[in-house]
Amino acid sequence: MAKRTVSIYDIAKLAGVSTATVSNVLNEKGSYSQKTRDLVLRIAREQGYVANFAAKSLRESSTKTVALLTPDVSNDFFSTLVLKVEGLLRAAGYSSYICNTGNDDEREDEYVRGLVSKQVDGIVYIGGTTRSPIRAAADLPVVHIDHTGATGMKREVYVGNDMPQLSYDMTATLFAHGCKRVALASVSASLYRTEEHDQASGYYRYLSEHGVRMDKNLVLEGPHRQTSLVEAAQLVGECLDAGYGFDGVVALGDRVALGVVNALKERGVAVGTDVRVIGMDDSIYSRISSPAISTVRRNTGQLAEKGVGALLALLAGKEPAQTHVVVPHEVIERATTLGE
Amino acid sequence: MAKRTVSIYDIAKLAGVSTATVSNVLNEKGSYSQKTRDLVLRIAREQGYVANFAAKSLRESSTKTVALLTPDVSNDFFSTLVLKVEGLLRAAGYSSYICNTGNDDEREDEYVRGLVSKQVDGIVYIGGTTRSPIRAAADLPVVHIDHTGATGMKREVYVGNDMPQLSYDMTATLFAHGCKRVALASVSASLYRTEEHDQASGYYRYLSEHGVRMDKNLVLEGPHRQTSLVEAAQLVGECLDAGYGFDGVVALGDRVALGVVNALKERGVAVGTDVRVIGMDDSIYSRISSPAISTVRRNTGQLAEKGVGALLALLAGKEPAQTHVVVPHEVIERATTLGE
DNA sequence: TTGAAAGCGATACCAC
DNA sequence: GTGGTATCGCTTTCAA
Repeated sequence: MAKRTVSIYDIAKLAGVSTATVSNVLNEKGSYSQKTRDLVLRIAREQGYVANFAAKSLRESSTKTVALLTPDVSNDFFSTLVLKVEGLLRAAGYSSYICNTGNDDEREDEYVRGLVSKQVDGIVYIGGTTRSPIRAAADLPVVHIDHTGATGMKREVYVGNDMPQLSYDMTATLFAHGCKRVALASVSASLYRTEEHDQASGYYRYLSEHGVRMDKNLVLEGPHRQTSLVEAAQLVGECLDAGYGFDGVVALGDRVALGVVNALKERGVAVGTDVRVIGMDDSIYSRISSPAISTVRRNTGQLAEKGVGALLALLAGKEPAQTHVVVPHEVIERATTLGE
Repeated sequence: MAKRTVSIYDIAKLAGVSTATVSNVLNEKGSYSQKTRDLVLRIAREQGYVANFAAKSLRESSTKTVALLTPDVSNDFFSTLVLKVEGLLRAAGYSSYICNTGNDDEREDEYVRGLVSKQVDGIVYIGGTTRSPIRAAADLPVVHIDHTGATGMKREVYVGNDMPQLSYDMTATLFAHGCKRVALASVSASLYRTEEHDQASGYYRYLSEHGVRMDKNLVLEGPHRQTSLVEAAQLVGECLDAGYGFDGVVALGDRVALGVVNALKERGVAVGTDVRVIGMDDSIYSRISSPAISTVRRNTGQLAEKGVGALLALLAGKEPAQTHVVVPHEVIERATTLGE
């Protein structure tokens, strides 16, 4: 019974009209009589006709497909963005390829090569810092959401938070609570994050603007050889063992923050009063923790909306309103800074 | 400078050969002299030739593309599977579409319709319980990973854990620690899970096999109107307030388990000794918690491997070794059952 | 309102 | 070893 796939040609024959007419009816283009319309549609339905997108794409050189390139979908921050971006794109009639680059330039390169071959209409980078050079090859519309590493192309838009300001605000929050010695904790998550420098720069700026002497011993940076959680806990442990005290921690990432909180709890430190901690991303990690961790909401909803909006504009051949969109962030204070 | 995309025809012209020869060289098929080979390849490289997959697909009616249908990629269990499945498929030369069904039959239906039109070579369901009828329409190879809801088709394979046995083992673990009154906690996560009945059935079976009277008051099921965490905490609270005691909890999901643990901690119950708790999935939730939550590892690596293996077999036109693959699970005991 | 036919880019059969 | 050409399914002029 498995009859070959039914084409526009089959329908034309059955309806006694030409393929041109069938195409017109199916796409609601051109003109045709009500009668032919009904006939064609009925037959199409009866035959279970499904347009062959490969043919359509070939003809129109547009696939209604875009690619989502992210370091690792299993990271909750990225997967949330992927979910939202995919949803918005679907609503606009686009399908999404999912590509896990591992933040590896070479792998990204292979992906992009294949995607260009598969004729994607556009690319969305979600997180990471890849810097694949081939990107320049195709002049596809490209949108970067929370992603650094692109080289100057024509049709691209950057969407993200103001990371320097974000770490500045984190630092300010702690000082506002009376902290005097604030540490910076990060596992060099270059694997998942925008450039380390950019991220931390607000911390340094705050210190210098407020005449606070920067203490190198309070800058805790791990190589990210283990999970952020474990590594962060270790860094805190080492710091304390070395005799360097602090009463506040700016943790670049909620996972890091959770590691810090756990390490402090283990040593009997009263988190939220003796030492205040703030993380970033408003992820499940900060919400699950007890005490609940203060954090910074980065607004994935807006990141996705602005990103997709820009991409759709590019795809429509329009000039996007801005090439650099900054999405506002928001400090969420919880127990680790409020105490209790 | 933006020259139109270069085709096989351009190369043929530049090399002074026919498109047939170019195609042969590029695909390492047929025969050609070393000389033409080098010439063609050089020109192709110089011109930055990229095969047009739309054309190739149209001709060969194969897109080297599959679709991943999952309720929600932002769920960490699913996103982990998506990551692994995508990786394995990529290694085999396939691209993956990502589709978030929201576990909604109707939306799934729309997806599948579109995917068939886009000529995907196969479909992988990852989690959920969708039961879209259209699936029967196309006779694509389909693999179900941790997914129930399919109707009998020819070319499909199921890969998953033995869920009834899994909940049986969870229950057994608690009784082995001396628990006498074991509750069952679940938020009817039909949104994310295989059929509730299947999942919980091991709990009931254990009880009946061991002559333990089933107490309805200890079956805590929420409607999943809130996050699992909150809802689970509430269910536990209500149960205790109503005066029904228990010394063990089988939680269908780590999120549920975490909610249970939190609720118990808040009431000053010694989790791991007074009341033992076991969750399921070996997710971040169970590992983050303190006390660490005992759980069941479902083996996402094998789920992905078996699933992709089966799909590749189907795609190659082979008969898969089995149509129902069961991946072993493993109880991981941590503080909430071991105590301290 | 309708249709004939060209063409999108690649493959492969079959001559030469 | 190499090339002409039909073909995949669809859209789109241009005539009728």
